Amino acid sequence: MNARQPAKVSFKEQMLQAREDAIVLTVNRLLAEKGFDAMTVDEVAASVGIAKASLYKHFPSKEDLAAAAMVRVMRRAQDFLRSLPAEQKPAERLRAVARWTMALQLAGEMPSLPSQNSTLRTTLLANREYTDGLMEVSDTLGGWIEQAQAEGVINPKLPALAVLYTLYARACDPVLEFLKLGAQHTDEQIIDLVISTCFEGLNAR
Amino acid sequence: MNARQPAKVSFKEQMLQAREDAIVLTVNRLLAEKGFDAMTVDEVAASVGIAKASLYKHFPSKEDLAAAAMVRVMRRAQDFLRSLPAEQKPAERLRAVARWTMALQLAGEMPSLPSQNSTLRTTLLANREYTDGLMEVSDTLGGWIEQAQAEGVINPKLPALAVLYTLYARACDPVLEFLKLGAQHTDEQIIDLVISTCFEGLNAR
DNA sequence: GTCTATAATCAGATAGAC
DNA sequence: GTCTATCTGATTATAGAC
Repeated sequence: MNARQPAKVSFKEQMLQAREDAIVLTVNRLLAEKGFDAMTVDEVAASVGIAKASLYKHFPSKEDLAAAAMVRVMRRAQDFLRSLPAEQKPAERLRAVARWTMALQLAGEMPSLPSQNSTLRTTLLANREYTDGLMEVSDTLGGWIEQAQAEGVINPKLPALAVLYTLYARACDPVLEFLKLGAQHTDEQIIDLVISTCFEGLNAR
Repeated sequence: MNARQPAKVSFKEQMLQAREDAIVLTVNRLLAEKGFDAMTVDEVAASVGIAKASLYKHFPSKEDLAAAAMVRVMRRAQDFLRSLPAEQKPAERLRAVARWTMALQLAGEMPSLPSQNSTLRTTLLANREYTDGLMEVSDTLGGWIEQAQAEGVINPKLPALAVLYTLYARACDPVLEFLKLGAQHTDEQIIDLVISTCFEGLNAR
């Protein structure tokens, strides 16, 4: 069911879609709060307010629940990339993207997965919506990175892939959580700090 | 049982200590490989080559197993900090420490814990050896950071705590694993890359 | 202290009525 | 599709013999 398709949807189907949206939203939040392993299906069902068996009518496994949340965040990322103004320079876009992911994390909306979990990896890599989205995002960012390097703004000596991975890693950087727990800075200040260390580094200039 | 105490240890006690060392070593490796949740006590016992019940004679719980591994890595960190030559400048020491933690991660010896697990946090914070070690390391690094900022090498506008957290976060940066999976670079090159992005940033200079 | 065998619990998934 | 009740397997932890 794709939101872009013109609708001839019955009331029943709308209710169904709304419920699935509620499920994915809850899963997204729980994944951000506690991570995949600590999140239980019972918890999801209770939080949504339906029985666990009903959940399994919508999604065949816990892994698929997580995958749905990842697809959602990937879609949001694609939408954000497309929303950036055409006149913005590549380097500024990259900063904007980093900012956006960090804000998402501080808002408790960045789902976090264990990179080692094999069954989860399998499910995710089997999900075309996810892999396609990831590839589009990576291609887009990769293009901007190379442009920014050609302009001499991003360090041209760094492999573009290393820059891309670094941006991805900053999206789930634990430094954000640490600084938030310290309660010494506003969310805005925290993001500014991490953006600065990410692009300008720890060294003085 | 502390290694620094002069010994009047019987042969039996030596055997016991050796076995506990083997256990902690195994736990350390498994924690680095799969993380706390995915590591099972059965697995640890099998890998060490003893029965699970025997394991529980040495360590009262899975959390205590992990804590022992964390204490070990903290001791190694303290030893490394002390080993740095006296003539080295603070900023160079910080780089050396970051290098050391990254090498540890690439070698599969950096135990990784879920930051959210509450029972684990409780056990860890109740462990004086761990908390004392963490405080000593933080104090030492914090001092170096402030000196390096006073010398104008590390950016003085950054809060020292933010710099400290950033260094801690780089010790378990997923970028290292990503780049290693790509198989395009040697471990040495990967570390150089991440050290560079950490201290000099992504931007060109 | 080490072992085998087992308890106890928890979580993912399903059966079957409505 | 939704529910209650249940199954199944995995995992932490322990009992009790030696």
